Amino acid sequence: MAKRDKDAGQRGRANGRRAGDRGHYGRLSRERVLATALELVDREGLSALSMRRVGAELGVEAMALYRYARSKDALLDGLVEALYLELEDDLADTDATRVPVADGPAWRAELHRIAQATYRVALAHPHVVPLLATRMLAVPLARRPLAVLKDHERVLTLLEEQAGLDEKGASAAFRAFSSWVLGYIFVELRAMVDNPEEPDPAFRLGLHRMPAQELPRLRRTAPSLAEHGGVRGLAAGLDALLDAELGRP
Amino acid sequence: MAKRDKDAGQRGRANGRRAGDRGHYGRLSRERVLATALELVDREGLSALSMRRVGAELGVEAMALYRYARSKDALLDGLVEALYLELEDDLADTDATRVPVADGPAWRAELHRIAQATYRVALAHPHVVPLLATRMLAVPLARRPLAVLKDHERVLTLLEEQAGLDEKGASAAFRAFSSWVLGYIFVELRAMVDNPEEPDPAFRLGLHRMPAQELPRLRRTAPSLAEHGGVRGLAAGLDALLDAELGRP
DNA sequence: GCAAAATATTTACGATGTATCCGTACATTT
DNA sequence: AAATGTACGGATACATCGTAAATATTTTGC
Repeated sequence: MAKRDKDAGQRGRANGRRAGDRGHYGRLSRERVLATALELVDREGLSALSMRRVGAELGVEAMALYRYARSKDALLDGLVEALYLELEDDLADTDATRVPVADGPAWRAELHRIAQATYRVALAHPHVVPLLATRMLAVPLARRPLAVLKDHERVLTLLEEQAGLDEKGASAAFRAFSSWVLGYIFVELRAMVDNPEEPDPAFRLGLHRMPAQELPRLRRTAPSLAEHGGVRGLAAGLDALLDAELGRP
Repeated sequence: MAKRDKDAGQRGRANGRRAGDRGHYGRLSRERVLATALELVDREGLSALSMRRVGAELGVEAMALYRYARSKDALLDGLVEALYLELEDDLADTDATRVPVADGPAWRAELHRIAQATYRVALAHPHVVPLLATRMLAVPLARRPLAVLKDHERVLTLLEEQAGLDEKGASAAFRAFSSWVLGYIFVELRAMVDNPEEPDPAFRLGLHRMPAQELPRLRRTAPSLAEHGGVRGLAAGLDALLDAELGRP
């Protein structure tokens, strides 16, 4: 893709912008469009994302975006891509906080590092996370953004090359890894608080709305349920799954 | 559309239906609306779901639906509810195929039964599954459909009452259980096939679209990755997680 | 049979995704 | 420097969407 602009050579010189008068910010670009869309979604949620809105944010008509995303769905895929690009950065950053990693082989630690980076990036953009479900169901593997595929490749390589699994085993482990990380993130992001103002925990959770007769346990346990498992919980489950998938460390 | 007959006479006693000519089926009801919406989504996907469309399907104007769902979002929540109601039925059905359950305490088998029933119901309505992510992020616990909460209650009760966990422990186990089941279903539903017509597996997956240089492993492993883990995989991971969360059986 | 309540229709509005056509400013060639 | 091709963004238009408000119709209770 992106194969037509032959020159691309410098196009306005350096920055002497002055086109139409629309752009205090110079020309559009896929990066600029995606960054703006991501910002908007982070700020106001997925439902605020419309072509016109993103256009406005960029000082441009909605139709101008179609040069950089062939449809709104493509824009959504772009958001997913942006997320995975951020993940790549995060992983390249060697300083990235690496939290509680049980000892064991290097590939295991690396899987934890990936899982935790994914967790961090996802929590940083909660409104984008639903797209991880939606778009992955809509877009077949081979058509997913490159950044997504590179992430898959990275995990697969660890499993096949370093953990020494064969194709079958690596596939199973890969599925388990993805399922756990994704599911964990979703559950962590589920809305729990009903009324953030309220100081009393029970009211904050809106427990008074739940029929006490039928849901005694849930009512009692809800406050504890509302807490986050954090990276600890993520790591614990991952270890459990890896142990089962490949034998203990 | 269809607005000609003014007569509309009385619309039938008992069942001698004959109203307007809209309703071969009598009055609207929440159940009818949800069932129709679910059918439509199963048949044509989430994007085909619009108030007007559901209305048309029922021989009714779009606005008529608003008596049974206060907004489109509420309708979506209704679909989630419908899914969980089906799950309840499935679980009540003692004949429901209970597949490979490791031996161990009864509550463990029961958790497997719930997981597998959830899996079955979800795979039966793949287009609805994204809503499990979307709506759960949008609707706080206390406002979720009763059927959803009853499912939570059921799992929690098993963990606290039968497995003997305290609140903290049960919460952690509950989160692990939900994460795994949900994540597993999502990964299982991810689109893999690019071109269903194609007989050759590699082409069917559209592997020729993926850059070979950067993704050698993924290309090689994709066919195996495209296979389903099925209930076996679901059960295996669940056992691993439960072992870790409560000690081996 | 009739008033009251429940249910469905009409009409209307603003927002959305996107197809199509048009202008314009720059890059390259002459 | 003038001409020209082309990438880029704007303008306009349309079908569809969710839904508020007012209206019409049917059902129900007495």
